[in-house]
Amino acid sequence: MKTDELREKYLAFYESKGHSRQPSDVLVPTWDPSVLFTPAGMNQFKDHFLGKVKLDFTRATTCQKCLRTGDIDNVGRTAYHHTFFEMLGNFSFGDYFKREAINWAWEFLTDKKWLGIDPARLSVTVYKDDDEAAGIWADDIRLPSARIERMEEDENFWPASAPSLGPDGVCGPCSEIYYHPVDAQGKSRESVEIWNLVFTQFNRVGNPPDNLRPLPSKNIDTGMGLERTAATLQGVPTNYHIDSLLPLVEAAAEVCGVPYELGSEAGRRCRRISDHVRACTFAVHENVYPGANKEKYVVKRLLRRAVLDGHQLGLREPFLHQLVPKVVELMRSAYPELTETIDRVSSVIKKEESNFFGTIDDGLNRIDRVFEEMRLADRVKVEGAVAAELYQTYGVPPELFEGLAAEHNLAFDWEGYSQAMDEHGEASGKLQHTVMGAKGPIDSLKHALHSTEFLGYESTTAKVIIKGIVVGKSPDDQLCDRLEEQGHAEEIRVILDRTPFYGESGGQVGDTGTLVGEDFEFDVTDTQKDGQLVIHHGHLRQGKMFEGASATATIAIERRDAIRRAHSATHILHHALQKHLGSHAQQQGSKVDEDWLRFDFTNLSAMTKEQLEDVVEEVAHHVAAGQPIEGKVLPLAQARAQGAMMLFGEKYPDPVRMVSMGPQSGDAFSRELCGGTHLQNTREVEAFEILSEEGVSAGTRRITALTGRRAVEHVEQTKEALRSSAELLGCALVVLPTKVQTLLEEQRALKKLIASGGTLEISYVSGMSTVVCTDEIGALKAKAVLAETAKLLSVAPLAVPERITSISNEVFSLREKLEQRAVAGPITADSLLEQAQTVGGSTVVIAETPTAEANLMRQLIDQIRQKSGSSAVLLASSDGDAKVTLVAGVSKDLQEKGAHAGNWIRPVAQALGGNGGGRPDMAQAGGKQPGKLPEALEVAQQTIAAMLGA
RNA sequence: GGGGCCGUAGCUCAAUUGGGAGAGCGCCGGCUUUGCAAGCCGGAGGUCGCGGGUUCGAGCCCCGCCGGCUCCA
Repeated sequence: MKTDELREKYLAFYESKGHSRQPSDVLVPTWDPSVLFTPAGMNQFKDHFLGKVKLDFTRATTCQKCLRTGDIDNVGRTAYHHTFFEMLGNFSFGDYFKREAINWAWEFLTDKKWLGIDPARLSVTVYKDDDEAAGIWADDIRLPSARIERMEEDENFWPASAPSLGPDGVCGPCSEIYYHPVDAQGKSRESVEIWNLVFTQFNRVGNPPDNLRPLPSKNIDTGMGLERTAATLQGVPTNYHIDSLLPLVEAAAEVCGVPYELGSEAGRRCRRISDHVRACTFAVHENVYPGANKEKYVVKRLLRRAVLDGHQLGLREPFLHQLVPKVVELMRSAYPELTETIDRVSSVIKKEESNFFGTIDDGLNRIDRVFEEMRLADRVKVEGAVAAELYQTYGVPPELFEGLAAEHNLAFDWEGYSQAMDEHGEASGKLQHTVMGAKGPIDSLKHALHSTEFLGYESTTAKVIIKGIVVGKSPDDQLCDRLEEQGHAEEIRVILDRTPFYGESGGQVGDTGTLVGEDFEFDVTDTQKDGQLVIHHGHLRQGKMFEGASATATIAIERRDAIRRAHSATHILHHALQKHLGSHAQQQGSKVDEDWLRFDFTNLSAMTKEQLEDVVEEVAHHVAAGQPIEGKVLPLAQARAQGAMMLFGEKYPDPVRMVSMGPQSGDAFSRELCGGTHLQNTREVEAFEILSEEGVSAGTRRITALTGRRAVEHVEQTKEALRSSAELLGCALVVLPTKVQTLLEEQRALKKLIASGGTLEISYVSGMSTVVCTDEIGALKAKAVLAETAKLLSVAPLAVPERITSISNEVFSLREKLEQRAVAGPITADSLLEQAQTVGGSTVVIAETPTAEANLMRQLIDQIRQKSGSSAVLLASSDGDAKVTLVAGVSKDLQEKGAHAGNWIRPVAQALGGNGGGRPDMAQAGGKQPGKLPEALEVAQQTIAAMLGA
């Protein structure tokens, strides 16, 4: 039986048993913060199981694409491990229980009309205390007791070992169905678990004994591995040989230029490549690009493992991307949407591949260096810690390291490596897992209320009733029926029957405002959402509030208006990006605050200036056009049909709210599914200004922008910064960048002159001025000019004037110094040599060089040494009245006589209240008391005399 | 979210407890050679990512920021 056929039969079978066939949830569920990837079919029904949402159906069946990396090391080695796989499942939410679950599973497996598996090949396990399940297998199914095995809680309980080890929350026994295959010769092979039926019937509370309380509403959650079951039905030795995978494995072998064999090392690599490329294709399809964090990082690691396998097979060029069309071809009947993104997915994978091949090259160099060091140190085993460090810092794959070590007859310390990696994991901190079904006061409210009615689309104030008051910080928070104390340190959380307050979601921040009752006043400082409940955070300001009290809830309207401006502008921006960059420029994340928005989207490279201008113009156009904005609730399918933008990983309710913008309802330029609060007309955005466009991770860019009053203010600030900058330099606004360029060149030239001992002969016209700029330029131009200038100065745009002031000041003082030097006349080696004395037969120069810098003094010493050969020179220069710089140099022959520049200069500097030192031939020092220079020079005289033995 | 590394000439990278900014390749000029490859000699090219601090003195130490790489969760 073909895999596609099996999938369809399963879903059809459970539909015939009254189940609602639901589509696979996305692979990367961004709606669920507790997991990075969908790990099982039940994931999308978590809230259904917990009774937190209203149920449209009580039986469901799905084929769910899943990704797990827990057993990643086994992929390719064993017959049944995958990272990416599909799981068939049927679910009951307080509807049927064990009897139906078991009978239907058996019917589906053995009935000729469905799978028609020989019942003699099947056996089951049940949890040791689950007499109910064992009884059904024995009595209903008439399975011989030899084929019903009772197992411990570590095997047949979900979560594993939950009764004794926890966690608290929903749990239950399970029953697994095994298939016992035989090979061509009729010999039995290892049995394989094909189906797991989970009976969630308990709520675990604390440690044993008596810690399992029956749930009022019992659930069924089953999972049948699609690939495994297909493999048993097709009688192939591994999942990778089923009809929907073997062609991919063979394609991988072909691309790698090796023959595909089941038992070879190359065969294992081809299976691994197949698995990983399938996972990467689905993830990238859902806009999850390889990156440095979370799910992006997992994708990157999967991709790199596959590429490394290719590298070990001798490939040196990107190859993985060539397999994407094959993946799509094999999966398209179940996931036709994959065909739309083949090119994008391929190019993303190819780019990351080339990247990694580069990393491997770097790695090879580093490994060579390590081998060289080991050879010198005469060591024969690569230390695990060294390998781990190289991996952590530069991404040098340990497998590569091991392979090369073997070529050099060196051993590799895998144990030390794993240990070092564990320590690294420890040091990097762990993610705390949220426990499913853990009960808090909010959860019990959720069961009672399910949802808070949201009134905020139409109103900003409403009469409401207080349904719950939660005090304290989790986990020891508690529900109160009244609250009298004011000035609580911890925020109070209040739940209402209905509310105009928007709870933070979809990137839009929560509302603030007040709840005013007959004799109390409560400040709402933030509003959050928990499931369908809106939670008002804040503090009681006055009076007493109690459950059941009525109040008037009023949001801060001005703030809400500013948020609406930013949110509507976000939709327009999204549209503009897609129009000018392409349809790949999809939202990756978004934050909407008061007249401020941050929008992350997919784009491989930085936006060009032209693209930015186009986008700004596009947004401005829609704002100026004053087009109506409309939000309406409609069936999901209808929204989809109208072309509403749907985001991957986002869970949309049905019916759904669609926000459209455009000249008229049938002619919208933007249609997004969005629960946020919006303007009524695009004109109300007032103004839109992009603050920045930057990279946030590979393949993702971030735009930060302002709307309304803040945008206008920003334009003013930009103009003001530009104007004052131009005034500082006395130039017209538009020529500021060139003027700054000149200023920087002058600064550089002056620094060079100072260092080389030159005097002022250049004459740039610049410096401070008091010219008032009167020319006017447009906002866009002003921004561009200021940005260009800011880039030259490497500062933020608004910091440009400050930076110009500081550079101008420096230029001014450099010029002053050079002018002084010009007045004092040049200092030359010859003039210093004229002051030379002979100490113990050697030429010694001790002199003041008033305007010289340390670098110039060194040059002079070199020149003297060149001219006179054997010499000892110490120069001093006082800079103002606070600092003295000293440099000393001793030629080689005098060093042999006992002179040492460092030792010479130190006592001199100490006499000036400073210190110094250096090498035998050249030393530098400084002091803080220029007034003591005469005494210090005397010290210099005595010290060198002593050194030269005179 | 957390750990590590990197940013120095056009490129690849050095620079001992903090003490004079370097090498190789490339570039320009000259010499050698019938010509080419090459060789020899000479030269240009640097805000040591940006800003602040410590110090007599910072490429090096400390803090912040920007950019890039990498691992863990």
